[in-house]
Amino acid sequence: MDKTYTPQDIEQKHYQRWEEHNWFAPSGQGDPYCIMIPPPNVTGSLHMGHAFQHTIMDALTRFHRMKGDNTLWQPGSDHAGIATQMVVERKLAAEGKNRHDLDREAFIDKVWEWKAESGGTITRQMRHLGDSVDWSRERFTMDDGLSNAVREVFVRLYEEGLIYRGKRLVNWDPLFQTAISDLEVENKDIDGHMWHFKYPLADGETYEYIEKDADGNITCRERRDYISIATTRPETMLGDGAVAVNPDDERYVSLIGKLCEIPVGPKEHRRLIPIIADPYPDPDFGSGAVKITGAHDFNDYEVAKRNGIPLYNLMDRKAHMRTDGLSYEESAALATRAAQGADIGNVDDVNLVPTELRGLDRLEARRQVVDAITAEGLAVTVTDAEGNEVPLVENKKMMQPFGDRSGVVIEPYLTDQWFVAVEGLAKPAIEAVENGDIQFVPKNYENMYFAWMRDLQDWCISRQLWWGHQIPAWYDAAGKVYVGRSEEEVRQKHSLGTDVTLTRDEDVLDTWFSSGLWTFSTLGWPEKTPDLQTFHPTSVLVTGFDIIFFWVARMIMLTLHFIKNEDGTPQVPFKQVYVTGLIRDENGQKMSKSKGNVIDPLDLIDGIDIEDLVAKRTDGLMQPKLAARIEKATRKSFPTGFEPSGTDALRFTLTSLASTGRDVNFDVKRLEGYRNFCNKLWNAARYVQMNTRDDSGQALDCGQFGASAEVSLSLADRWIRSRLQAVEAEINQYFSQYRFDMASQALYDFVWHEYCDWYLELSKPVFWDEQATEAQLRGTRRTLIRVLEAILRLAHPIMPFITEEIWLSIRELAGAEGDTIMLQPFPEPDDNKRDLAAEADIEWVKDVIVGVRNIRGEMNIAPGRAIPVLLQNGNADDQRRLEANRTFLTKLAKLEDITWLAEDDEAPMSATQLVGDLKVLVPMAGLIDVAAEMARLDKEINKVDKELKRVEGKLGNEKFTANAPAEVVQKEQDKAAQARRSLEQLSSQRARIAAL
RNA sequence: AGGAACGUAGCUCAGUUGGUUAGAGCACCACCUUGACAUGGUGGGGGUCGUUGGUUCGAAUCCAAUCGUUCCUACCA
Repeated sequence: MDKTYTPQDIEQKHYQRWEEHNWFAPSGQGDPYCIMIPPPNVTGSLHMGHAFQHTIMDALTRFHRMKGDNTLWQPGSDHAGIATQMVVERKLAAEGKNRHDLDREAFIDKVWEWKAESGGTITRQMRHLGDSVDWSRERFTMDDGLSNAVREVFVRLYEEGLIYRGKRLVNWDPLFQTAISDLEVENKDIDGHMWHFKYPLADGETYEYIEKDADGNITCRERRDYISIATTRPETMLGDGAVAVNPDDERYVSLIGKLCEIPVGPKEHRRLIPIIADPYPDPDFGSGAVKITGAHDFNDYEVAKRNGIPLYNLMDRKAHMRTDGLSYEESAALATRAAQGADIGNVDDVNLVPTELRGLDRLEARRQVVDAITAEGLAVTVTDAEGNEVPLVENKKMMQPFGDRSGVVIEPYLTDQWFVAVEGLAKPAIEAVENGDIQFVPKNYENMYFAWMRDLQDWCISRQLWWGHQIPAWYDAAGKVYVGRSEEEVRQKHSLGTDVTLTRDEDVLDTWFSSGLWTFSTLGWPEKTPDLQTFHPTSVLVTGFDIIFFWVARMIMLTLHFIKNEDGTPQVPFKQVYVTGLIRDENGQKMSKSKGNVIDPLDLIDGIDIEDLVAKRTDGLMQPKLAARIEKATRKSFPTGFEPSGTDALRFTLTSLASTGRDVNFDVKRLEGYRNFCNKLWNAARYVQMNTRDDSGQALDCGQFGASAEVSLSLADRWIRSRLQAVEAEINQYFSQYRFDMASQALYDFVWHEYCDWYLELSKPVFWDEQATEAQLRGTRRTLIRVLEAILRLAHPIMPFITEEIWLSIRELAGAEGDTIMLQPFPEPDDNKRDLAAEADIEWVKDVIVGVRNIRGEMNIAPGRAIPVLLQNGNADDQRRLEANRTFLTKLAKLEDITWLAEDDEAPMSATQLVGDLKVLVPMAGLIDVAAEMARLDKEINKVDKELKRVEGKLGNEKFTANAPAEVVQKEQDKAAQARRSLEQLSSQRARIAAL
């Protein structure tokens, strides 16, 4: 083995070997254990969050595989409708084309080309991360099999009446010109304005407007010929269908049923709209009167539907003011008739945008509308500081919806869309979690799930894109819709002859519709495949809380509906959901391209210099002006870039961060610490090799040649073997509880602070002892190698590469057989190997050694200088332990000799350290400064005294002794007794030294 | 506005049902190239567990209030 650990040299070769041997495939033996990968976007790349989740999934997979389960971790990716189409459209744009220059088919070919080109990135990254997925089962949401499942589900849901088509108000992305779901909308705080306008009453009517304060005192009384309306989007006034007031609002009751005028548009065609009563307006907010624009606001839409107010669409797909339909004059006339109660039928052609505003962007239209109304004197005014009447325009913080992909303002838009009626699907999905069929880990995420599930809106599943699963619906010339698995099926089922022309629906399905079927569509459904029987329900879903709604909830709903157990009850997609935190940077900021704080996991593994890192972070920014700031911050945070740390160190770091929190702040410093841990393990293995092989590399007898050879185990051997059982039990438990942080911590402590710090040191006196018998050597070699081998298996799920590398080089020494560590059994604790007496004895040995080291350290005695030690005031146990461990003590504490003092033996002036009642004495003559020892004793006395006072305070409290459990009281009494004895000894020692 | 979470060492985080001398990594100080490892060893310093009350014999842990941070949901004409 090389002297230093260089992960680059050992990692990838093992992955290739594992893959070539097909060791990632399910064994076909044992209990099924299955994880479906949350499919990443096929054209994307893995970020730290993926690396985190993949590490956890791989650790679970490897753990269960080693446990002997029939283990499957199935990979795959997602076609990511909008995101992928966007990338390809941007590439086309670079060539000066758009997708309409190609036809649909040609464009989709382009997307497949791009997928082929970029789709390898993720699989390469996954191999680099060591992911032990069964590549032969890789799936893609647009594959034939999955597409088939998507069609099947769509058709069945349609036939059951759970999918319907309708004209609804949806979130519309004007950049991509498609509907998007609520979840793809990001609400952001922006500085907006609120304008106040007067809607004149029809026919010059007036009313007495009276405002009262909370006590009913009149604060304002005036005659008005208008109703005051506030709006943040004046351009939508053109599409108003009514003004609504609360029926309990005394100010306006007299106006209900009357008409008022929209103060915009050509004067001669001013439109009248009714004033209606509806519970929606809040009398205490604004003027208490609300304009109702049903086609452009979700709240207004509900009001309009309740009151039969027409929905007038004002915009086109790009959110520009409409140019199509009837002329403004014709439209206004129709709308006025509607306002007077006439039924004007379909209003699709009614375009209420005045001629001069047609075709304008909505924001430009807004400016013009505001100007026109203000010019006409119909803006509500206030008096400013200089006494001038100015229009009332409030600056207002408001939330505005933005497309999470496009970044543009989302418009509520009235279009024909397909929906899934979720109410019926939600009920069993809630029950499955309530009754524990599905468990969230940590449990508190169940609340998040319930909160969302209780308040579900129907799910808009159609998208006006080309890339995705085209909706299996056809229309005849009359617009009648037929849904089926194919055009042939539709024709056959509805007896449509070739004379009937059918046109397929242009739209595709939301990507999450296909990912909602992921656990079972990837196993071959709707066929009843053996895989589906074996691996479904899957064991656990590992994912971030940010997609519980997007994905987890929908998967649960769809799976319960379509997959049934043998007894006909609904089958869950997975039994547990392990929800990970979100990886943030070291300052708790979300990692994002625009913040320039993204870390590519591969850069941590392979290393990257600062110039490349800066280039990577500043390249291809949406806003190039951010580059300078990003560069500065990057150079400040990582002046020299990243050193290569290797996959194992990264994985160990990630698992050690996997606690129950919501956020995981990734600090590169942690990574360095765990890289050192890998190096530690590496060098421990080197030490083991050096002591288990002869100079020519031949294996020495470590007990691997048969059971007949005599083996003698030292105290240290029995101790470390016992400790190993304990740590095996812990790690098994932590894995089953998804406490990967605890598992890695337990491993770290055991390897570094028990095996390396103590056991390896304790083995040296045996190997260096010329007197050691062959049985003793064999015993220590055997323990050394077997514990190491067990450590490797314990660590393998987290650190696959270094463990394989070392394991292969020591397996024959440990008497292990097999071609790879990944198929070895995971260590199980054996209670027969626990040896609590040995553990107690070694604790004593450690205490004595640490006591001497403490004196040495505090007294500045050179580490190389051997010193004498005297033991005084010991009991029979102390004496037994001394005799059994004289060599260990001498070597590890670097002692000249150890003298056991009988009760009446006189001790020289010494520095003192207590181990229980035993005094560990280092004679001061020529070594130790009196003042320094006094100071040291004082410090110790102080500490013990404080402890004693605390404990005595407790014991002095009658209520404590009366109420606390007897064993707790006993424990405190023991503590007090020990502290008193220690204090007494330390004080008398201090007195003796002080007398010098 | 509603809901939730969090606040522990200089930094990033553990601390399982209330009983530990409150831990780890990194950083810090001192000493040490000894034959696995300087990506190391030995010893050491550092926290009134956000604040204030309460429950309890006993609170980092349970409860309430408060301050601070964050997230989610609804956003309001």
